[in-house]
Amino acid sequence: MNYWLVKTEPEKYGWSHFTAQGRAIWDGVRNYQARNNLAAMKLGDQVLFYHSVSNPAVVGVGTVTREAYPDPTAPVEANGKPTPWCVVELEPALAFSQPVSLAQIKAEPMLANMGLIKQSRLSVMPVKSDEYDQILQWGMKFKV
DNA sequence: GCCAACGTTGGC
DNA sequence: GCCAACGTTGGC
Repeated sequence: MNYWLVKTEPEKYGWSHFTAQGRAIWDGVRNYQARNNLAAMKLGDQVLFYHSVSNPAVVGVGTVTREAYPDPTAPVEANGKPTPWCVVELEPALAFSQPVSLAQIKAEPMLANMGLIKQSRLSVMPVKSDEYDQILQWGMKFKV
């Protein structure tokens, strides 16, 4: 089991869209590093769902329900070469009772090496299991 | 709205 | 192959 984090702008496609549809095709990734991460996702992997830009925070968890296949929104080839872009399919697994803010993540020394902080522009990245556990624990706390 | 980080493009 | 210009992302 592997853990990941995907970013999305909630105004364009947020958690509410995701849960309303019950499924998402994670398309439109056009960065090689992000693409390689998508391609490495396996069925059942857990994916932190992160809202960027306004109120940056992890808001829930999705499960990989289909492994990488060619991105239908990408051209089949460019400059005579097949295009490398791919998508995965995700389903909502867990809605956080409390969003885990970027500020909270930054304030925790254990999470200081997360790609989210180190490589702020990458949109699909791996997460270590202990990092995932910590964020899940925060996210599933009951409100007081 | 501003700006830093950084990926991509294109001239040479 | 280098590097400047430019575009995009995303935090603040």
